[in-house]
Amino acid sequence: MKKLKTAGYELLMLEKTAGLKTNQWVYQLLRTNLLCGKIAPGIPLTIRGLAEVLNVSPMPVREALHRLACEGAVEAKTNRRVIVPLMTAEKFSELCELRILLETHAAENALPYIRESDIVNLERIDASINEAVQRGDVETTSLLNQEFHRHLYSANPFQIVVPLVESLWLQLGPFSRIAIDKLEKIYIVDRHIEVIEAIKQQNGFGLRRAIEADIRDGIASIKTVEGIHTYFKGVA
Amino acid sequence: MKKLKTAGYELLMLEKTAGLKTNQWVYQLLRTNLLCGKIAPGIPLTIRGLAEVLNVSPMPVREALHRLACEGAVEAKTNRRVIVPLMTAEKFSELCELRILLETHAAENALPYIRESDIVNLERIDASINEAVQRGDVETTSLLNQEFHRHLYSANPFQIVVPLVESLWLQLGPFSRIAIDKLEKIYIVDRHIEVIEAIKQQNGFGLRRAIEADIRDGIASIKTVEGIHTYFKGVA
DNA sequence: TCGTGTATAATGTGATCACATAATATCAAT
DNA sequence: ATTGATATTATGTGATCACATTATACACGA
Repeated sequence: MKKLKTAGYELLMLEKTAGLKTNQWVYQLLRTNLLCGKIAPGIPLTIRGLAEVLNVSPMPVREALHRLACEGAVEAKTNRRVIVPLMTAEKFSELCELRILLETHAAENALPYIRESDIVNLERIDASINEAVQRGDVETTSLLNQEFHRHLYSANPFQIVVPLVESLWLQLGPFSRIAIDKLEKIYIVDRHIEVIEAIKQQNGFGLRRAIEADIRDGIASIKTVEGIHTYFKGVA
Repeated sequence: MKKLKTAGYELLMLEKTAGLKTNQWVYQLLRTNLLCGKIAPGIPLTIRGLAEVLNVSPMPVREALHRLACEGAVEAKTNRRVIVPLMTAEKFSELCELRILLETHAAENALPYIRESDIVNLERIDASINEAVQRGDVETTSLLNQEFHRHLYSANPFQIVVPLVESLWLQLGPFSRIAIDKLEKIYIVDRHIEVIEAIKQQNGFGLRRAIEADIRDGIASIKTVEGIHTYFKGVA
């Protein structure tokens, strides 16, 4: 019989490297697919369905799904459905505001802790981003862009904000991907260069401005995407 | 046999009301105990140990513990230990800054959506806080105080920030409890009255100020607690 | 043709077990 | 007595099963 009604997922697979627990593998796989919009909002995710597709037992899927729900990446409805939340214009706007609020704060508070080696790393990540952009590798671009920000904020050893920001990224998920998809290469590069420049000058205010500009670029580019409204709630 | 080495917990129990899933019950119980400092930082939490104390199977404990780890309330070490994170002065400071940043934002963005009925509810919660304070019921005071803030911020139907703020509350956990323990009654009441007053006047800036003052009162009162430094990391 | 009630299938939760690994206790050698 | 190796215990993870609950399919009647 095996109807697999819930297993219509087209997931991009990640290889399960040794030493990686199954639940972490499932988590990262689902997370990646959510971030790049492979799993469309509204379609139900089921434990057993995913388990079958991934060839694992339901247990690790259960844990991964719970964690994603905890982070706001998926929404556990009162009935027995777990879905990717639908976006609304207001939620989108609020998420962007919060990104700016938290990330400018995080960047400024990280500034005093940034070492030479961090700057080298940031420049290295930025270079990788350029390569990925030129390859047209949207997925890698998205992940590296996040790594750039995460590395910057994590320089502060007493940092609390990264998990909060990651939750925002996850909720913006598919939309960030659209942004990068449409983004002119120059924008990303410029902003990251501005960021690094401000760091080198120990210019806190400039750093805030550069981070905010980087985020706003993404927002702006999303808004220029034709037909973007079809991705929002309440549109057929 | 039954050595129960890990089961030295002194937990305050919550009754398991009907219709409440076991994992939710365990989660709320652990969460409450963390918030009121019943579980001291550093002591290991084990799935089986807690399961035995609570007379449930390890499964719901596993889920509750994972969720708490996801929220930053407990820390899963690389070895096989889950502990309540130790606090540092820097982390404490950062948590307070983030509370002010997020909660003033949340309050201001909730303001346009607050109805008459919300104000009535806030006043009712505040009255309950007063009662709890006069009873000397620290636990209820703490929970109601959070409910006050949560109710305020949740008035905004497009609100994203409440889960983030709750994570901060959880991480501050035991320390907030100390604060309320030492707090003069007048402070809480005054600040909440100021909050409600600003709402009635639709005064966004005043609301921000009142929220910030409320949070800072808590911080200040914590700092006045004698021997507070013994609660921080690296002190015998 | 369209609702309505029933039967079937699907799903999440919780329990139990097996297994690999890490922590702890035990004991021998110096 | 202290240290190091070994054995025992404890623990988290993953798999499988049972059960209650909910969604879905299907047949019947208007």
